Amino acid sequence: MKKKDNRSNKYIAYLFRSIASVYLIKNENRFKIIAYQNAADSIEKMTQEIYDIWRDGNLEKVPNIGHNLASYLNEYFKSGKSDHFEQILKRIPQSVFEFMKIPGIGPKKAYKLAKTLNIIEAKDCIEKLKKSALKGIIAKIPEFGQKSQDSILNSINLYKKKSVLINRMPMPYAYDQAQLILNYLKKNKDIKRIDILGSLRRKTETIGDIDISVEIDLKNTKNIIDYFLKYPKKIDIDNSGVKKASIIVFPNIRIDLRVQSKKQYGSMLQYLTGSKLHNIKLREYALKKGYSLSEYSIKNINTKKETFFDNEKNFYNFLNLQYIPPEIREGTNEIELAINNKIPKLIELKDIKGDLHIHSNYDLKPSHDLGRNSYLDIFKKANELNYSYIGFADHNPKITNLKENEIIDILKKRKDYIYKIFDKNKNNKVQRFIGLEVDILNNGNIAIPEKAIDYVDYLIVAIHSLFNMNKKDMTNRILKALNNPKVKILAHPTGRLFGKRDGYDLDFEKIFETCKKQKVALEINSWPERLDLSYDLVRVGIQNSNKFIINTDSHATYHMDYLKYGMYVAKKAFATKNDIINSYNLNDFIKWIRG
DNA sequence: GCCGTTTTCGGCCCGACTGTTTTCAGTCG
Repeated sequence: MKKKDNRSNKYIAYLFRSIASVYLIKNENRFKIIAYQNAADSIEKMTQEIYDIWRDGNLEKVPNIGHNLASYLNEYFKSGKSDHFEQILKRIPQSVFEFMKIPGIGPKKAYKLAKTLNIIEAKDCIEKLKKSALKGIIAKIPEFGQKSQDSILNSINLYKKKSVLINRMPMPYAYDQAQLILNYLKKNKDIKRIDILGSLRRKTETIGDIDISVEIDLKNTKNIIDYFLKYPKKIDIDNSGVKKASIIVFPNIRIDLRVQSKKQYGSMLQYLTGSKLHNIKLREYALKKGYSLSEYSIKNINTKKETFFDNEKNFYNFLNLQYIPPEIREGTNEIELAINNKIPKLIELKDIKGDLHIHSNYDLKPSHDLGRNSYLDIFKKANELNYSYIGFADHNPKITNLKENEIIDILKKRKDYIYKIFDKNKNNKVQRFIGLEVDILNNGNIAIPEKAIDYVDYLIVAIHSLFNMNKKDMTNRILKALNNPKVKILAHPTGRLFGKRDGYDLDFEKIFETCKKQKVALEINSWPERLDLSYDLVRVGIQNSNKFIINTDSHATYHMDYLKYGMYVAKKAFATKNDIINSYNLNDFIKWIRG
């Protein structure tokens, strides 16, 4: 178990960052330090396990991993350790790496504290540091002072609280939090415009902190910052200056605010939206064209002439780039596409014409939970959402409690019932389909008798048990289930739940191939804690010509509004209408579901 | 230590805030 952890992307990234820190402390060449940090960034962002890539002999194809790092990693994966890495890490006390986990303490301060206070071992080092602070020893260390000591104490307390909470929140949760501060800021009449920026604007699946910018007259800066710092939910102020401020709100969410005038607001939007990697690549691209970018302007390096932008579109166009939507600014290949005017028209919420994964309260003695609303309630909601079609996808009847003929009977009665209640709504513009979400059993069979399938229009299959199978067995289990011709959708393909359960490992090359062959759509599940499949895998699927469907997995009608979250995932994956089955008009949709 | 539309050598994104040694290093995004 431990061995496997030491091969994970997360651990390797941590290892590289630790080495970068040692080099920083030892005043090594700063570009060497950056190289290790860049390698860590790359590994952290990858979908595939770096260990698997090594096994396939492709290490040097990973961005920011060159000949040297590849050879060290080769030794590390082969023998379980690397002399090179160990020699470097041995050069400083282990406590340093623990101290650096405390906000505001970086490599140099951590090293200075460890050395001066003679705290060497990792064990209990934070407690020892706290004791030194309480005794007032830290304030007497050169380059530290009373304020540093207070700040360290404060940070230790925050760090301890945070360590028992989830570090990143699901994007929909951050979205709600952001609405609260937005409502507060809107009450200030001197704020002319408010934008949510950063990862929340890019709609990444989990969010670390919330970034906000406001457009104001700069003469009001101090008042606005003060107003922000008085936000009632604030539990701490992280920093505040003349251009930005950061507060911590309950329960430990950091909110950053930037202020800017209209004249430079476009540059600010672009800068604060990120991602960091997108901005670095954009700035490198601009440098080659003779421009230096900042959050204030674009500066001509030769003439020193500055150009200002009040909107982002002009900012990108000035650099001869197509406008790049925030959702895809992740530093993959969006800049290359924008140079060649090749950024596709991405999917929008208004393109969505139906939702095919909705649970009702119709009691078919299901294997898992019922929904809370009736078919008619769901139907009414679909009308409100202007959908053209909709699918009822209750869980299959529980096979351990029921005989085969009982299950067939239940599904027949359900079909009759749905036909009966919708007869009087014949002229309605929403077309309904009868679906069923069926468990994939441990052996890959699906949890419904063959004869019962006649009573549904389509099947959704999903894993709901034995999540800890190994990659090969789990892949085969799912592949087997996909072979039934009535199976049209593979729901929440990895089974992940943010903060609760990592997804199971699958061989997606095989899953994608079989889904394509069987014309099965992979689901993008919009449930806030799932957002499954993840956008990077959806993108791989799209490049492989797979089709996807954005569903809500609703268990109550108000859940049907969550579809936007799945749509964001699709958008981040560069999805167009062509890639998303439930953007098809009714006729094309029927062709697919019957095909 | 990485990387390549000017380059296999010579570059490597840009700026805010804090505390302290009051001019700048350290940290962060």
